[in-house]
Amino acid sequence: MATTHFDRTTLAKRFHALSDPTRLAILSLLERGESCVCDLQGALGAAQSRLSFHLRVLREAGLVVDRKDGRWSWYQIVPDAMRPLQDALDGFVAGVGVGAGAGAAVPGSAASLVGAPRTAARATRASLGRDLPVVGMADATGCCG
Amino acid sequence: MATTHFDRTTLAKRFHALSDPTRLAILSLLERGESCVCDLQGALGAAQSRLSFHLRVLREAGLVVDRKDGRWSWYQIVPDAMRPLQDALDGFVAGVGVGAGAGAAVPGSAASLVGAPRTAARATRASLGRDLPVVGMADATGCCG
DNA sequence: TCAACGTATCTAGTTTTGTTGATTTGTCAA
DNA sequence: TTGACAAATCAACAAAACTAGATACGTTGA
Repeated sequence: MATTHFDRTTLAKRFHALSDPTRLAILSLLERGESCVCDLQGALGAAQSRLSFHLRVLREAGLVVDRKDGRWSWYQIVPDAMRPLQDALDGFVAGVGVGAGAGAAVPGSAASLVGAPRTAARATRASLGRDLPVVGMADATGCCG
Repeated sequence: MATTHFDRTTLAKRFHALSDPTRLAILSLLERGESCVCDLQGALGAAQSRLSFHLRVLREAGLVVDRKDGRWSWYQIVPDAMRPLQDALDGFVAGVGVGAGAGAAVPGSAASLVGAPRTAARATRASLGRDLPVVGMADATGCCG
């Protein structure tokens, strides 16, 4: 629990690493297991320096690790690095419809506006977000209370 | 199943919407339920136009919806929009250690390099990624095979 | 030792993002 | 009406991200 706390900057950095189609493609390939750069290059048809750039972004975000073997570099996904992201998403999903509402002034019909809260909510609840500095909101003394 | 397929561009766009601390803070606030812009503004202490900008990014990514009520705008998370992201992450996590390996040339010891594949892998397997155009890789005829 | 190879890094140019302050639009209440 | 307010949009700028080409570096095999 304690170590699962991630500041938003770290979280944002990891999400950013996922915010590019090329990097998603890389991860998609790595899903199947470790892969060397040259294979990724062949599969993606991307320029070498470009691929190297994206691998660095993923690496610096902690989403993948590399291992040198002779003249090759092998990359692999770090599952644990994905978990805080999953937790954050779980929180965003699970929280909807549960809270007391912002101002409780007008809401009401809003609940049915978007896809009704699925009962199939994830088992894993968020460990993040809930304990982040979410100031105010509680007493609904905002502008439109 | 069929509708769960998301091209990488859409997926990347949504992840990008999550790649900013301010936007994560917004979503964290919206976790508790619908909220009006002014309340978010008060809670985050962000300039109005800045908040509006970030809300637009979230809105255009489909992660939130807005609802006008008089002179106020109320924002709410769209849970369904998070699901493809969760699925993608699930795939990245679940896939590790399962695949046959890229080239099967050197791997082997690599499996223990990073956090060993948790048995507590998510129930929900990815519906994305697996069916994306992941070319090559299968026959391991790469540079370093 | 040397050439070829796989990768990382550097450079420069372009594009995208994020911030700020000003303006605009629509709504409400006096 | 008119003025105050909530929020979106615009314009201008700075910072960050992405790409491509060139180059540097370590490894390998001849």
